[in-house]
Amino acid sequence: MAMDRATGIFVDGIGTAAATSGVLSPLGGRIFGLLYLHEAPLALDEIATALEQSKSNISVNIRGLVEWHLVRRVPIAGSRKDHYEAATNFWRVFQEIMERRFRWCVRQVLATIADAERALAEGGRREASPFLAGRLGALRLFFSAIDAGFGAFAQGKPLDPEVLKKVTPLAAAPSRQRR
Amino acid sequence: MAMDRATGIFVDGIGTAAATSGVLSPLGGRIFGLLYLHEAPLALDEIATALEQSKSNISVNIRGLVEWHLVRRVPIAGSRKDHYEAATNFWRVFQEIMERRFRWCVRQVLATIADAERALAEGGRREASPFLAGRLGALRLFFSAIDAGFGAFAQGKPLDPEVLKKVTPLAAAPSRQRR
DNA sequence: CTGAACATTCAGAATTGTCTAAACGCTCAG
DNA sequence: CTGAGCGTTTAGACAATTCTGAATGTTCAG
Repeated sequence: MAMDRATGIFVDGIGTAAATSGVLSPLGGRIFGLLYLHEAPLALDEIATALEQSKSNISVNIRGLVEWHLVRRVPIAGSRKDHYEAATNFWRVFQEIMERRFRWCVRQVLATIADAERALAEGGRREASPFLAGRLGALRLFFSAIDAGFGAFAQGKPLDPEVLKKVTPLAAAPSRQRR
Repeated sequence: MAMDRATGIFVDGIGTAAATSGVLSPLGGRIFGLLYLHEAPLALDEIATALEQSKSNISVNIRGLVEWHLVRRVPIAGSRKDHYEAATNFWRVFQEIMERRFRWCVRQVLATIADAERALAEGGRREASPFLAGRLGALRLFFSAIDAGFGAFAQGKPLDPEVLKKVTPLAAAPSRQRR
């Protein structure tokens, strides 16, 4: 199973791109690259030999690809092996990534802000520290806007940056002594 | 330098969120969290003791924050120490991240596609493998649209998902035998 | 010029992630 | 029931990150 030259370049390029994507492991990227440029679905061991990796490693890494809907398992008549093919409906994959990676991260921040605000209120220090309350509130506003905006975008609605600009607090006036 | 409870929760929460953000290290996130909830700029060693980390580690990690424009170095009159404060203009930070992290990754994919297409053409196999050429072309279309769309968005123009849907190839008709 | 007060760099320790091969368990043909 | 053909799990080797304390470089007061 030797790849042709163009495929080789593509596979490695996508692999390195994947490394910095925050979504896939480098190997995950290479697997996708290989499948995407292969017309017929490939079996685990074919992928393993093509990428010069152990079968178990492919098995583990391909699971991530399937979860992100970047790769589908397809049954092949007459074979007991699992075969895989790359997804081509990029918009759907993109939605998935927006939703599960990007937005999930935003929600994590929102949850943290809520926790902190609760701690502030419970200590009865909400009024005692208007600065903290203000900062937390400002961040909450911005991240709520992101969450709502990207949620709408994933559902097909246009996204206007004005919304985000509006909830960005103005830079504080320089109030301290500077050199 | 003991943090109050709300700050502690916030710092750790942002730290864990940062870990999955793909932009900051967990420590980077904690540093930002601390600075964001502190009215006065903080010196390196103050940050180090507050977060229970070595000064050198703070020094290294804070550089990333400054590069992302998440944190500013501010001179304090009468002190030779470097002091830092958190940025509050979130929209600007967001732009920066879109541009330098997200879009950079997209361009890397585009560069890879171009390389692969060149290899295909050089080998004179462009016509010999219409499948490869087609796949590369489809991916290029989609990623070009993302690149253009997010570029425009960062400049303040609305982003319509229809553009992305349009360049998504239809799923291939099931042409192979399945179980 | 000298020393004190800084930030940064560096080498190695500790932690974490990635990969392999062997063991395991499942399914199905015979 | 048995064994061959699979995918998955697991333990450990190896590699990469992250962290620390010591060493280094730089700036400034005296």
